[in-house]
Amino acid sequence: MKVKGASCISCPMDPVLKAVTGRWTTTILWNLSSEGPLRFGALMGLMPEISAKVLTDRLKMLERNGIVLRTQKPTIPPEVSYEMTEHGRDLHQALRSLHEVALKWDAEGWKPGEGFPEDPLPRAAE
Amino acid sequence: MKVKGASCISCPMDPVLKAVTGRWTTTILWNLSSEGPLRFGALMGLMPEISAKVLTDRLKMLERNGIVLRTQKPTIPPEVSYEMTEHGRDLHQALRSLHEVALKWDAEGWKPGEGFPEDPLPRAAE
DNA sequence: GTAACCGGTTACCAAAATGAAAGTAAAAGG
DNA sequence: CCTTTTACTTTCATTTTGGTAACCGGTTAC
Repeated sequence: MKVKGASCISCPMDPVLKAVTGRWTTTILWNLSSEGPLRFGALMGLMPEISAKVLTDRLKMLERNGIVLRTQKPTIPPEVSYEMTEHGRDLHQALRSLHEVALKWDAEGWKPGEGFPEDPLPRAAE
Repeated sequence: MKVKGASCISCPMDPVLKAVTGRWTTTILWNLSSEGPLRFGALMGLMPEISAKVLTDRLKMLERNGIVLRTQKPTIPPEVSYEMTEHGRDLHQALRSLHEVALKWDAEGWKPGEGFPEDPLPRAAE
């Protein structure tokens, strides 16, 4: 009688959240989703604070989950690139929505740990 | 010269992702977003595997970030409830998109660690 | 007198995640 | 022969995180 239509303990959100949220994971997905295929080194360049070990771990997990596709050219030195799979691209809209929120909050002066300043728009104080 | 319009090292995604993704955080936000205000005990009930300590931690962080609002009635025993702030509600669309992905992947047989079965639609094998 | 209620807090400890650095492969260029 | 390149892998030490369990306050029910 309280069901509003969406939330539930056993709804399939949990496993998906485990797969796509978490340290670095969403950042990687956002980069791949907005930039297209990227080589390992390019991803490292976009995320200067990640270590090769962790990036490798996350990419492997995303690949196991069928969200990211790894393509290796058998050249020397090797050229490996990563991109969203067809399934992975389902996340495009969610990632774009998150990005929009990020832009909005940034414009409103939001800061991690401090939240928002009193008023989003200093001009035209009501 | 390669800018396509969205991704960038210093774009405001990183701090927002730190605030809204992470273990349990997104689940809490999804519950509050889809169910409306919830008491501490109700949140515990919706997430049977979380501990009180971790739930408290996450709620405090979300409150510090201006995403969640904590309301305490000075009754005995106390009644505390949590809800999305006005700013926090900016996440509604992103959370709904994520939920849609979760429903779709679930319908396609996606499993964490195993990805998708060969074909989303067993019928009409090509 | 004392246990229960709710929404926590605190201390302690084990487990997991992370970071830095070095190593690996195999060929091409000096 | 030695270095450079890319994309890792491995090792080790450190940091972070999580779980458990006990405790808290103030009032009511037993």
